[in-house]
Amino acid sequence: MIDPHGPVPVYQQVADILAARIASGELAPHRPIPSESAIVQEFGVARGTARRTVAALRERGLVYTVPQRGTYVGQPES
Amino acid sequence: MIDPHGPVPVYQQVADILAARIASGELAPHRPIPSESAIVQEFGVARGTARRTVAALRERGLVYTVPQRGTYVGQPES
DNA sequence: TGGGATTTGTACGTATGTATA
DNA sequence: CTATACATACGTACAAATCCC
Repeated sequence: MIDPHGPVPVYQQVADILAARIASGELAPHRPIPSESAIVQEFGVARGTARRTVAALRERGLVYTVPQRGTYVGQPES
Repeated sequence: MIDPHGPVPVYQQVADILAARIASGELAPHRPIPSESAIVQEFGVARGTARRTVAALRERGLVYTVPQRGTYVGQPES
């Protein structure tokens, strides 16, 4: 699932997987993506890596984060 | 110098200090800012915090980073 | 009113990899 | 070959805000 020793950073690999779920509609607009803790558990990565993953998705404009609430698919709009 | 318990995050405090040095000309365009290790030593912060400091300056458009080389004042242009 | 669980934010420490000088 | 410097990744801890009972 995740290749820790490949050329692609782990956080990018996880971001790609979540991005695919967003693209497929599995994760719908204004619905929360997995929490950092959930990402840690599902992919077996450290929390710092999970945070970088979410940051990467944010930089791609795929999600937005509400402090102390969660991160959601789409734009802050609404 | 740095207040670890204040409301302003340490990485922002350090970024503010370096931003002031840039504004004053102490750190001139296309000259390197202190390395992560130097920031760690000068301000007594952790490596991760030093990285966040540089990231903050980059987000402000004050510096640009050349991988494996260093971070410099101004824009990548040159 | 209170308390617990959840979630993100910050911070520290450490280790390894890769590229450059 | 060595030193420097950034990139990634792990682990840990506590704080702050929110949510729900």
